[in-house]
Amino acid sequence: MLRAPRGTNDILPGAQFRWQDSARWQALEEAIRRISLQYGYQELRPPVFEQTELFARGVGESTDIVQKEMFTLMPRGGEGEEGSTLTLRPEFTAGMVRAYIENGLHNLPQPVKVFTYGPAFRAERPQKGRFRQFHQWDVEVFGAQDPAVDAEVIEIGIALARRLGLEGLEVSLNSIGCPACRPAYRERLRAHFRPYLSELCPDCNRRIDQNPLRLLDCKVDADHPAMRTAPTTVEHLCDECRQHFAALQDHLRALGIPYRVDPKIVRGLDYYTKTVFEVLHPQLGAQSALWGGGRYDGLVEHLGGKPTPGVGFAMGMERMLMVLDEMGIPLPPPPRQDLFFAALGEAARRAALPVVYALRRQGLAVDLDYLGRSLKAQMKYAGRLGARFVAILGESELERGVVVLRDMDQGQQREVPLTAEALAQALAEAMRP
RNA sequence: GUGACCGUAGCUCAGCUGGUUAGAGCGCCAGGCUGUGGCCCUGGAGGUCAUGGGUUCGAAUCCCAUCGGUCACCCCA
Repeated sequence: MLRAPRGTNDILPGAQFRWQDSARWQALEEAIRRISLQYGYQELRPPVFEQTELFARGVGESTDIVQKEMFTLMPRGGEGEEGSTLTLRPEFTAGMVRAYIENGLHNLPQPVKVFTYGPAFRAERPQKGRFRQFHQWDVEVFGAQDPAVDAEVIEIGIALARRLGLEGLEVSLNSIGCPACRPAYRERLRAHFRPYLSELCPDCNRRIDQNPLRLLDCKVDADHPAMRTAPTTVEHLCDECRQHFAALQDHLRALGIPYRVDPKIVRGLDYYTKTVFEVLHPQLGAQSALWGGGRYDGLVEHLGGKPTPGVGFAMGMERMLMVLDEMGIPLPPPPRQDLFFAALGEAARRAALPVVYALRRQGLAVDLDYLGRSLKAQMKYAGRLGARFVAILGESELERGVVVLRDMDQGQQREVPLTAEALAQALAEAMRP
């Protein structure tokens, strides 16, 4: 049997599918759109694939994502054609930045606040909360260095979670400095760890040259004595970065968002400067980060744009839906069917069809039976659909030009003339509180 | 890429130390109620017991391999 590719998921109709229920996805997407627009963010949809080079340069050559997790497409099925391959996006920021530069969005009113959501792809081994195709809500702000903006992008995620009814989030925060202070810090880290290299894991030995900050979040050597005595980023920030970090914390306190400073979070993407953060929920298992992000003041320039500060985050939609499901938190249900038209027999159905379509053209959610089933079966089906009313049209009603209109919630029914106008009016009356 | 555990109806699972035609609940379809949903009762459809090989008189059950899944490591949303 043909199966969905490893690490992908079907989004299906039906509450029994838990976090894969398409109604729950629609509710989350709706919440995302609403809160984004409410906070002044506009939608920017970049393509799902980009030139490979964008991710190599934007995410960072030394990252795991670029080195071993990208789905790179073979152009026209052929090998070769070096240098111009396409890659399914492994994250959103690089494409958002590319679109900002390419379309001259620095000419828009500043700062430029954009959001998007959709699938991203990483060739990882799947496990709970981690997939090869996964979905993110992405938020980015270009052109503002004010730490109040860092606070805003942290707050908007919290606000969404709160609006959905999710409690128990843990915000971790750190500052990893900027080109002014990080080089000196990096050297200090190298000097600190170099005497212990023989005792550290192979990855750390590699990282000390390429990206010494990553030594700090190494799980293998977490208990090594050198880790506890390691210099922290926040102790070595330049004045500007220190002030920025302090101001951000002031804002978070003012917003009533509890957080803790965690010197160990450095993030796996190369482009971050100053602020980095993650938001965790303990219910989730090993992949406990619901979302994460930070500031990337050098990235726009690095990708060929004018020097432009930026800050943003990406939230894992599967992870959000899984936590909501495990916490038993309901989401707004989709609108129910207004009317199910139960026509008995061929003549009745011929008479019913024009009425059904007329009601649909008026915008009512109306459905009918196509399997020629008994009234009982049609009633049962209408009940499963959650239809608010059922219109019953049998021989005797057809002769008299009426339908029996049954209120499925109240269990009451009455006769109504067999016209779209009469039915629409009867439904409007009955649904008025 | 590494490790552990697991593959029996659409779903959740039972099937004892190998022993006739492989079961249940839910779901689906139909009937009980020849025109009225939810509750109840009855019946039906639906399975190459993941696949291939081996051991055996006999394998869903034991062994091996392959494929797939889950969880964890690494890393991340």
